[in-house]
Amino acid sequence: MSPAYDPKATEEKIYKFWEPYFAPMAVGTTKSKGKTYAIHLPPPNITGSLHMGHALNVTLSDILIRYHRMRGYKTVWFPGTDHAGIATQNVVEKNLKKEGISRWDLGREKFTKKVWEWKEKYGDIIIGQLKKLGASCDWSRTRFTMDPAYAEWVKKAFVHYYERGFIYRGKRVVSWCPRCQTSLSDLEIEYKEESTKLWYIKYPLISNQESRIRNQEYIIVATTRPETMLGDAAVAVNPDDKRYKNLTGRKVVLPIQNREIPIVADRAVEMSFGTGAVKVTPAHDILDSEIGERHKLPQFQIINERGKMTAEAGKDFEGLKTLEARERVVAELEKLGLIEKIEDYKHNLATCYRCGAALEPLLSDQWFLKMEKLAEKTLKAVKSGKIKIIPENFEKVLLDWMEKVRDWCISRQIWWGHQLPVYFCKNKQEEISNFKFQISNENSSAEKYVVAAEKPKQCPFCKNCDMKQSEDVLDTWFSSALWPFAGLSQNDLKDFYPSSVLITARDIINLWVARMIFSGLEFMKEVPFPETLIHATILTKEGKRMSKSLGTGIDPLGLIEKYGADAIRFGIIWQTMGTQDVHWDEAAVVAGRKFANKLWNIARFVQGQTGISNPEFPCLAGRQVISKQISNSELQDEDREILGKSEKLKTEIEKDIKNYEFGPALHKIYDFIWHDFADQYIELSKNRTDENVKIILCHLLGDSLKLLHPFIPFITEEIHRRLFGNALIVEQW
RNA sequence: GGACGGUUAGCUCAGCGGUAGAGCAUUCGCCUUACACGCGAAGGGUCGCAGGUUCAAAUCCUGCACCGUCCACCA
Repeated sequence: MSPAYDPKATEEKIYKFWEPYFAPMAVGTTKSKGKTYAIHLPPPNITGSLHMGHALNVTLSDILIRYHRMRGYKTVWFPGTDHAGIATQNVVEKNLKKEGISRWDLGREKFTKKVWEWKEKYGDIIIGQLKKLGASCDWSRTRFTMDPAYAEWVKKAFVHYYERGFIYRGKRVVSWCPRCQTSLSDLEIEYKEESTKLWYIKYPLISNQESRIRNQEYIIVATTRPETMLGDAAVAVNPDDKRYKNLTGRKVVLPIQNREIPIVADRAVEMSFGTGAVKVTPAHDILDSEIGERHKLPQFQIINERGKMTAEAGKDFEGLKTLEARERVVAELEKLGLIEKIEDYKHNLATCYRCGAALEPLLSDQWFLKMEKLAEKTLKAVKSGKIKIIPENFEKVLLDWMEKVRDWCISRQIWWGHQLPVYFCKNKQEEISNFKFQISNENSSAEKYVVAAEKPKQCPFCKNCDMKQSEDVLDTWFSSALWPFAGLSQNDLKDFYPSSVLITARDIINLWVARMIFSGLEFMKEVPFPETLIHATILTKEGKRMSKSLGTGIDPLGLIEKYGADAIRFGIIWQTMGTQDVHWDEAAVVAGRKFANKLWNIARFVQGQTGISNPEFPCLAGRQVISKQISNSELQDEDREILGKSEKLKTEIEKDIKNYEFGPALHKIYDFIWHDFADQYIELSKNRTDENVKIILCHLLGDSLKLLHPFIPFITEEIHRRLFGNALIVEQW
């Protein structure tokens, strides 16, 4: 053994050695006989490579997997990747853009083929990266959220919901990304603070007696989007607002459009904001569409799916971008003397969480999943303790959202994803469409369609058309929600559903965890996992979010290259004390590398002392020494002390792992090995020659390797192999 | 606007009722035959601020300040 530990000479070799042991099997004892332990890897998006957040997640999961495997559980870690709809589509689009090609140039079929090529490439890269980190996943069970078997489940789920009346189609105002050309769910919106103006606009009141005669009276509304006034259908005030009490029911003239619109009373209006009077644009604002529904207001679609003004906006505005229209509207109003004032204003602009474009609330046909009953189930499971969220305070995040959850818009107008199992009749379309403008050619609610897992052989409506499958795809999270069971074999479901624990980051508690819970309850009649561990978020040293686009990300693989995988795992866990966010500090990785080296040299010392002459595998000399009995009659105080400490440490580590206290556990092992074992006992042992001390040294090292193996698997395996000859990964804990 | 968390050595963090700790960095000795990715020693903190509870507070309570994360249909 050379004096310095070299991870590069070890890791790849050791990983190959391990692979046969990743399949579920029960090793050793009778104690845990029949017990199973399973974790599902949160499937990384195939958009690129892994980041520190993945490294943390993978390390935590691997600790639990390796620990339970050693304890004799039939253990499995299910890996896989996620097709990640919009995210992946955008990455591929950006890539194509470099060649000057858009997805429209290619067309749907060719484009999705490109995405599949991307998937093959990056899916493999991601799996390679997971292996580098030492993840002991069962690769024979790797899944992708668009595998055929998985896709079957997705269709089955959709049909299941539809048949129970949970899925409906509706024309609603949804958040629309004009760049991605698709709808988004509430959770896919990212708010960014923006400095803008608040325009106070005077809407002339029509007097009671002389209709349409303008007088000096106005009602003033405040808005951040003056261009949407072209689509106003009313002005709303709060019914309790004394200022406007006697105006309710009267009408105003909508400037520019010269349309008479009513003043309505609605509780959604906040009296304290602006003037307390709000313009209502039912087709371009979600809140306004609800007010519109309550007061039966018409919807004027003045902006199209590309963020440009429609004919409905008026001749002067048609074809303009919204911001251009804004300037023109303001100029026009100023000319008319209808701008009361303009204030500086900061508000949160809704943007696309994938491409960052400002969202446009837009009226369109979409598919929704009714959340009421599903939310009820989820709440019950969480409140009753069937699912525990750790740490507990994150339970509130889930409950809060679930308690006021809105129906989930599950359709997306992109190309990459699971197409809806909906088939349209090509011939039967009824002619009722309230809106001239249509988002997609499936727009007419009067179309005839069938929801079915397979395309019907014969169209049930016209009896002779070749039915056309919906072009929409499902929200990527619809399929991720099925991850704990979709695509699993019957046997695996029997053995490993529910899984043991879900380990994930806090930012997808609602996006993913909540949806897995109700999906599990709905399709498997049981919660998908009894515990959810919400781990820390790794931030930069300055406390900023790690992000590729900001250039603040740290590449785990670069660190592995520099320090070795064990050192990275050590560094991550060393810093992850609770669930408090981590301000990344490479110094902890340095500590990890030093510690690995220390351990290596302890092994070298023990090897020398115990006369293990042939360090190369297979070497049974160590095995022989360690199997010898310690002579109790010859025990010295120092022996008793160190053996006692080692025993106590083992108990503490078991407790820590059970409580998911990985950081504190690692610190304890570190302290014991460095300060008790090496600094004290090894130094004392140098003055002794008795047989006992050799056996004890072997025992201490053997036990230390076991305790450490889940945390830093490569070096512990390598040492164990060299000194004791057998596989540590399946050594009984 | 709401919720949650943080504020302890130069940096990143433990400690969470009883005389301030770790890693990294710094200084001074040591290549002492397991390890210089090391060994031995040293310096460095009125534990965010202001009150309160207590024999005793970094640790409990209240208020404030600053930082961070998440949630939110105030136009």
